[in-house]
Amino acid sequence: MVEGRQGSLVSQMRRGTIAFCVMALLREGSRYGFDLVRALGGVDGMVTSEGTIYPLLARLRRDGLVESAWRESPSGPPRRYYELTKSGETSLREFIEEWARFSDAVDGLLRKGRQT
Amino acid sequence: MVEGRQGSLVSQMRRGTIAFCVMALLREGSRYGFDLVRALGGVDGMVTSEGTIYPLLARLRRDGLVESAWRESPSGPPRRYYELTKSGETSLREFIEEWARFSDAVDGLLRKGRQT
DNA sequence: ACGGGTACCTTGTGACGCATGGTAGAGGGA
DNA sequence: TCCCTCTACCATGCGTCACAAGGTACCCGT
Repeated sequence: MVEGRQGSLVSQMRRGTIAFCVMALLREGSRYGFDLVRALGGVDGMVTSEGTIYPLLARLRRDGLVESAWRESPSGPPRRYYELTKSGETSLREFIEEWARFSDAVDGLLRKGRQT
Repeated sequence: MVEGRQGSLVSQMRRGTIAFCVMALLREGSRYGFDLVRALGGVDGMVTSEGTIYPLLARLRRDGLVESAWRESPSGPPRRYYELTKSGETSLREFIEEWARFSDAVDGLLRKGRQT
C-alpha cells in the first residue's frame, strides 16, 4: 500500500488540467460521460476513471461551462450528452494560454542541471 | 471575492509539479528556501509564495527526497540549505519522464477542434 | 431468469496550493 | 535607545479535486 497510490507525488500532476482536456474534447462535438472516460483512457499519459469524470462534469455544469441533454441510446441506458457553452469556450481559450506559459516554465526548470 | 482565487479552475494546474521544479533547481546546487521562492517567482508562468514552498520543503525532507543543513548568513538570520538525495534524484528522473508523457497528452488534446 | 456490458451517480479519503499571520536576527536612521 | 525594514524561517486553516469504492438501472443474449 505504498507505491502507485493516488497520493504518490506524481499522481497529483493531473489536477486542474483534466477539466480542460474534457472541454477540448467537447470542442469537437457533443459527447457523453462514459464516452469521455474511454476517450481519455485511450490517450497515453492520461489515465482517468468514472470516479473522476462524473464529478468533474457536474462541476462544469454547475459553473456554466458546459450544458447537457439526455438522449436515448440505440442499445442500453440513456446518455447525457455534454456540449461547451460560450463561457466554456472562453475559459478553455484562457487556459490554453496559461498552459503554454506553465508547461514552458516547467520544461525550462526540468532542464536545469541536466547533463544530457 | 469570486475571480482569481486559489479555487479558480486554472490555479490548480501547478499541483504536484512545483515539488519537482524545486528539486530540479536543487540539481544545480544547494539552495535555501527563501532563495527558491525568489527563483521560482522570477520564472514566467510559475508564481508561488513562502506559504507554498516551506510546507513543500518539509514534505520533501520527510520523504527523504532532500536533506538540509543550517548555515550562517553573511548578513541576516541563518539559512537552511537543501540538497537532493539519491532518492530525490531518482524520483526527479521518473517525474521528468511522466511529465513528458503527460504534457504531450495535454498538448495533443488541447489542439482538438482548434481552427487555427 | 440471469449474467454481463453500458451508463449514470454518490460518498469518503488524502493531498496540496495558497492566504494569512507569527517569530527572530541584522542593520540603519532619528 | 527605539523603531523600521529586510531577510529568513515556520505553522494554521481553507478550499479544491483526483481517485477508489460502491450503488442503481437499462438492455441484450442465452
